[in-house]
Amino acid sequence: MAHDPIHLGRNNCATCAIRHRAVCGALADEELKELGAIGRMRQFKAGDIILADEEPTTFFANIVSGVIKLEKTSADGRQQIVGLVFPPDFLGRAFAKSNPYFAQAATDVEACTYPHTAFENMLKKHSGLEHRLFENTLNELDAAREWMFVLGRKSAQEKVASFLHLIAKRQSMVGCSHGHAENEPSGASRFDLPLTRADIADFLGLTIETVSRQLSNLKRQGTIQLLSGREVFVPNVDRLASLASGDDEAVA
Amino acid sequence: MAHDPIHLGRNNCATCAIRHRAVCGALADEELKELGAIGRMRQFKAGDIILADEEPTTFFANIVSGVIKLEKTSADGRQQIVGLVFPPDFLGRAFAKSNPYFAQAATDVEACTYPHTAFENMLKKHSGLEHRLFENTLNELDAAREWMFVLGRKSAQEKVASFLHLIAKRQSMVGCSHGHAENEPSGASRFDLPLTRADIADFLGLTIETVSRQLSNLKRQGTIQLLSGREVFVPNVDRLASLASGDDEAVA
DNA sequence: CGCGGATTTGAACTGAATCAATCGACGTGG
DNA sequence: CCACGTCGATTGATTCAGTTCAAATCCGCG
Repeated sequence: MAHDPIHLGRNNCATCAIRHRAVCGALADEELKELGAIGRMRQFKAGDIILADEEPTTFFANIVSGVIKLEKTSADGRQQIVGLVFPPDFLGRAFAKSNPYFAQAATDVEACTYPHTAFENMLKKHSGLEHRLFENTLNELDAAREWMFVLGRKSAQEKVASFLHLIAKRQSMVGCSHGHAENEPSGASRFDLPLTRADIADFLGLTIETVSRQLSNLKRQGTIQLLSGREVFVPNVDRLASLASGDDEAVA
Repeated sequence: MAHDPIHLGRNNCATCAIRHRAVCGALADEELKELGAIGRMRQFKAGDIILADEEPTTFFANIVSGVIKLEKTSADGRQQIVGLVFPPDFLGRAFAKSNPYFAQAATDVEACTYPHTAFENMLKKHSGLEHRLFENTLNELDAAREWMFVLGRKSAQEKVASFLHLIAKRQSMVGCSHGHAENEPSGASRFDLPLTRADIADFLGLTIETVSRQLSNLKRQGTIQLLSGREVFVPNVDRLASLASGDDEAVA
C-alpha cells in the first residue's frame, strides 16, 4: 500500500514493448535519446498510490504493463473511477498545478516515468511530442464521454457487459506492437480482470452486490465463464457487445 | 430545426466579446489576422443541428453566445448529453475522421466558425494555437470526469443541484472579459436555464419527471425560486453547492 | 379563445441499494 | 497439519429512490 516503488535503471527505449504506440513514438532518434535520458522505469504493486489527489504532480509516466485506475472520492466517502490507464497510455495531467484525481495501481504496474519539470520542458521544446500527447488526450476525452453514456443511461446488466467488453478490447490490444489497431475481437476471448468487484462497482456506479449478481447472470446465461481467480472466458464477444448496448434482450 | 444557419460577414476580432478568453487569444496580431481571415460569424437557432454524429467535421467554432449541447444517442433512442459548450469554448473534434457526437444548439447561438481543413492547417503551423487548444481539451477532460462522478454516484437531488450550480458558475463567467477567473459565485445569482427539462434529464441521466420533482423540492425548501419562463433565482449559491455535494441534508 | 408543447403532479411499479448471512481462498500461527 | 482469521465474493430478503404510466396544469401564440 505504501508509496514505495521499485526504482529500476534507465530504460532502453529501443527494446521497449510500447515503443511505437506510446507518446514517445512521436520522436525521432535524436529526440528519443533526450527523452530516454529523463525516463526511468519503475514498478508499482497493486494498491500503490501513484499520484495523489490535489497534490502537485511530481512525475508523468507511460504505462508499460498493468492497469492504473483514476479515481474521484467525495468527502462522504463515495468513490467513482473516472478512467482506466492501460499500456501504452500516458499518465498525468500536464500543465496543472495539482492532480485532478487519485491514480492507484489496480494491478502490479511497470511504468516509464518522467520528472514533472523536465517532461514539460520537453513538451515545450518538441511540438511533435506535444501533438502526440494532444491526440492522446482527445482520445481520452472521447472515451470519457462514451463512458458518460454508460453511467447515465445503461442498466446494471448493460453496464457490466460494457465493462467486460471494454476489458476484452483493451487486453487483446496489449499484444500488438504497432498502432491502435481497430481490430475488435469478435470470436472468443480470455483475459484476467484487472479490477476487484469493488473497483468494478466504482467504475460502473453500482454496488458490489449488483456487480456480483450481474456477473452471475451472465454466467448462468452462458455469455461468460468465470474461471479460477480473476480469469474470464468469453465464448462470443459479439454476444457480449450486443448485451452491452441493449440490442439484445434476455435469453433465459 | 433545419441546418440553415445565418451567415454573417467576416468577424472583427479586435472587438470580439471573447477575444481574450477563446483559443484565438493565443495568437499575436499577425497570426490573429490570418485566423480572422478564415473565420466567419454565424448564427444558429435553438434546435439547429450544428455538427452531425458520425459525419465528417466540416467546421470548427468558437462559441460567442448561447449554449450548445453535445449528445450521444443509442440505437434504441436513449440519449445522454456528454457536454455543454458555453462561450468562449471551442467546438469540434480536431484530427478525427468524423464527429464522435451530435452537437445541437440548446439556445440561439452565435459562433465564429472556421473551415475544417484551413483550421487544421493553422494548428499545424502555429504550435501556440495548438497548445491553447490542448489546454482547452485538458480542461474539458477534467470536466467530463468530474461529471462522471455526478452521473455515477450522486442522488437525483444532488444531480439537479449540481446542474444548477454548474449553470450559475458558467453564466456568471460569461460577463467577465479576461481569464477563466476562479470567481465562484457565493452570494445570490440569477440566470436563465439554457436547457429544457428533457435536456436536463438527458444531461443528468434522469427522467423529465424526476428533474421536475427535484426542482419543485428545491423550490419548496427555498433553495431556489422558479421565476417566469426559464429564469431561476438562487438566493444563496453556497447552499446550492452544499446540496450538490451532499454535505448538507434536508432542511424541511 | 383554443390549440399544442412543456411542465407539474399523482399513483403504482421495479431495478438496484441496503441489510444480512454464508462461502471460499489464502496466509499465519499454534 | 489443521484451526483460525481475514478479505473478497456470492446469495438471499427487504426496502426505497427513481421510473413508468396517467392525468392535470401552465403558458406562449396564432
